[in-house]
Amino acid sequence: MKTKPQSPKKSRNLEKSRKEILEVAFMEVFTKGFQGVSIDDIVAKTNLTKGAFYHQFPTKLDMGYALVDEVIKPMIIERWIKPLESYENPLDGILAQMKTLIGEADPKYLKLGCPLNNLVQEMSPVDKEFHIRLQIALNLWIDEMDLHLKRAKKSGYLKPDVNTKQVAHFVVMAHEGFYGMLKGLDDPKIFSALYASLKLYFKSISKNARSV
Amino acid sequence: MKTKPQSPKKSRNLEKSRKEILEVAFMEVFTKGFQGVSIDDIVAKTNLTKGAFYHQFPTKLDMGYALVDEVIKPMIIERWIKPLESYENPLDGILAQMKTLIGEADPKYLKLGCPLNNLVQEMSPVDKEFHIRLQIALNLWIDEMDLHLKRAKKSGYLKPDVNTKQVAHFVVMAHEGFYGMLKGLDDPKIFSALYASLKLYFKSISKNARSV
DNA sequence: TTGACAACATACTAATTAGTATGTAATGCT
DNA sequence: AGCATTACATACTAATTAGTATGTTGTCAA
Repeated sequence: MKTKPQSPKKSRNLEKSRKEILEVAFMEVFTKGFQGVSIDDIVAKTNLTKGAFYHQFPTKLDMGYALVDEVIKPMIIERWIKPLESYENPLDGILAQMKTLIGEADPKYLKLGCPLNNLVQEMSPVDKEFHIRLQIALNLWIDEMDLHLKRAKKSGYLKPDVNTKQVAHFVVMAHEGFYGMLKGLDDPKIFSALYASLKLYFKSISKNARSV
Repeated sequence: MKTKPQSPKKSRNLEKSRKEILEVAFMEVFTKGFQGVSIDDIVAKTNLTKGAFYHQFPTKLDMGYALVDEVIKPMIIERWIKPLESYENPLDGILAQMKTLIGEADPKYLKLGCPLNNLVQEMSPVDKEFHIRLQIALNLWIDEMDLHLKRAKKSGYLKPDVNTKQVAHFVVMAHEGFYGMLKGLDDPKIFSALYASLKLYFKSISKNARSV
């Protein structure tokens, strides 16, 4: 057996440290907001120190940008886009994913809202670069959603006159809105109410009332 | 002519000072977020000083609570509920108000989002008392919206099997969602897209396709 | 008119914070 | 093996911050 290409145990690993910091930072920002979190808070929950932090990120804002690009964007794809591929009718997939990831989510996490939406609401007006990164993430979500809706249209699940991009905007808006409402109100029953209304909307743009 | 009940000019006025502080604080929090604003920031934009601030509010959080109760709640009623009274079909009123207050709003302000939603997203998980106050404000909005929807149902504008409370939740969710999306994305055209989708939803719960 | 209190103003403090300066040891290349 | 460099650790700083302590003056009732 030859020596493994990547050394298996080393006490210093730039990538691994970056991931560790970002993972902790994600949860801290998720719970307290970007402006409510201190770098000392973050490194304290890490096996690393401030030196490691500033070796990775020039400033706190740069860490925030990395959060968007390296944590949140992949998370959107993984949680909201990829799962749609296995549904013949993407509209079914969208509703099913919302039911799973929002409707059946641990209330403890639901109270924290949506990581992307939280940052959009808090940081978009505060920092321009933040706004740009968040905008890119949002548009990624919308564009990928649009592709699935185009597929739905092609497969005959949507009425032919439906503007898929327009629907994509509404659907992503609904995701954010659902999270926001469930964060503000405490009643888990509210998801069912919102869900039922969204289903009605889907029905009104679907070709066959049979499906959805 | 008798003497006026309230003395016209006095250099010290508890109520007036409170309003002055809250007005400035509202804009500061609206632009920078609650955690992003300092009390020094606020009093600097006022004709008063820190002494006046802490004479009114025991802590920064208490000022935040006052913002919700004394500024934001009345604003919701004034901007989103009261105007509906003059519409025979409340659904028309809801759409018209959204067009006026969101679709035709100054982009400068649109970028700042919705004062209530901003605080919900930022402060709900951070402070329990904040969460309670914001929850009350949200439920006020929903309940008042529900009353108008009940009126719509009674007047025959809604299908008889429509759950008005459920619709009220969806409508308020849409308000917050619209604001959130327009804050995150920069394209003003997006309002039209969201608006068109909401209109479709309204159509699907309306009795006569003629209206709305 | 005059106190007494309310409505502020001013000056200060202790804690927190982002960021820096500098030191040190692990790693990898030759 | 040795050495340069990277990947951190430690200690510090200057600025900001919420909150306090105390002083001052306008207001109003008697």
